[in-house]
Amino acid sequence: MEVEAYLGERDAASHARFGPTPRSAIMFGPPGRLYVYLIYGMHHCMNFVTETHGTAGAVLIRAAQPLNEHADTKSHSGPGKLCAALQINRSHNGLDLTCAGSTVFVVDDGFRVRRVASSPRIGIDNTGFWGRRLLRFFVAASPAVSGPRR
DNA sequence: AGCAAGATGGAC
DNA sequence: TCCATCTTGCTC
Repeated sequence: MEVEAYLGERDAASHARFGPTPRSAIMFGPPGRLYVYLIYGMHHCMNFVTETHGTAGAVLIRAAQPLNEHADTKSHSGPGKLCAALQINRSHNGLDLTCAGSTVFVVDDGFRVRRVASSPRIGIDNTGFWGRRLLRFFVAASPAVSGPRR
């Protein structure tokens, strides 16, 4: 399990940095919704909207451990690969993750995390303040982690 | 209207 | 190290 936090308008690396635009508007809405965008013209990335209505904030889901034992963890590690594996695309943007009727929703499966590690976010210019913040978090013992464990 | 950059991933 | 591929939002 691997995620990254994007802290809204003040975060120079967040899509919310320009304020509410057509693309980022979903991040300024109520929490518990899915924010999906296309990156580099070919990959999708998905985020969970986290802050209260009116304040932007989201968590990028970078990797997840598939419960299906036949599924390959590597194909679920990396934000683009995870969306490809789960067939998430922009048609899922704005989906209510708190509703069991949604095609994608969040539940508590009872798993309890032991140790969480952190690092700078991947793909962010690390010469600046926001590129150095430790806003990437991953379950230390999880095999579903993309990139360096530092 | 034009343009540069981008929260990536896979090939060389 | 390079590049496919196209959307976004800024600048002129």
